[in-house]
Amino acid sequence: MDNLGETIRKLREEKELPLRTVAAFLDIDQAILSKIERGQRNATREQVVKLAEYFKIKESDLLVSWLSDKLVYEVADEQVALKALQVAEEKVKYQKSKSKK
Amino acid sequence: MDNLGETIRKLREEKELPLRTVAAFLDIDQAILSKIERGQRNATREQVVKLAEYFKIKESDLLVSWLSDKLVYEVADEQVALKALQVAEEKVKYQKSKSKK
DNA sequence: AAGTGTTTTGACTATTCGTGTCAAAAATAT
DNA sequence: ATATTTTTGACACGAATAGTCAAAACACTT
Repeated sequence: MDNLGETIRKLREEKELPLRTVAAFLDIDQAILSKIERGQRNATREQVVKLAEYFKIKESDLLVSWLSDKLVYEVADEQVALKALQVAEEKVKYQKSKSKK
Repeated sequence: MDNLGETIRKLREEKELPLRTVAAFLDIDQAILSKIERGQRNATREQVVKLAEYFKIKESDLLVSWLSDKLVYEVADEQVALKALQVAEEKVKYQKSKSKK
């Protein structure tokens, strides 16, 4: 179940790059990147896009990891988490079908 | 596809209550309630709980409406919205199965 | 049309939260 | 032991959120 942090940590370690290097590319302090990799901080959308570019992986895949992480975070501690996600899905599907018209 | 705003507006109008009355119970200005009912503002969790109590409906049902609204809002404009919701679902299911142990 | 009650709007304020820096401590590798 | 890298936590700042207030718009009745 790949969350963003684990994914980019693996990629970075495979290439044996220090946090410093990747953080520089993202133009943030390495401390933040460290926290992102360990799930203590959320990345911004921009950072995700840059990370996909940096590691040359599919942007939409990384965006899915990132967005789903945020969603999980949002429903955390809620009894009705699962139900809410399912209802949200239906709402999105409904909106789509409407906008298509 | 009931979102929170529509739901509580219906309930309030059925009982022919002015915004003022319900807002007083929630301890907020009626302006906010007006905006919540029309989806211009998000309710807080506390307000949702109080609304369920006030209208004597199942708290968890209203929480689902509210939470799913927030989720939809969060994925709005994202190409991968649906996919992210599905992945989030799996992540939540996985967490559950893990915590049960 | 005037008058009353209700709802909506928008400008403004306060508080909370997100995003970041920095420097020191802890861990890892040489 | 020293270098390098990573983690931690205190802090700053800007943006987003949650709210008030008063006026405008709307809907009824009479």
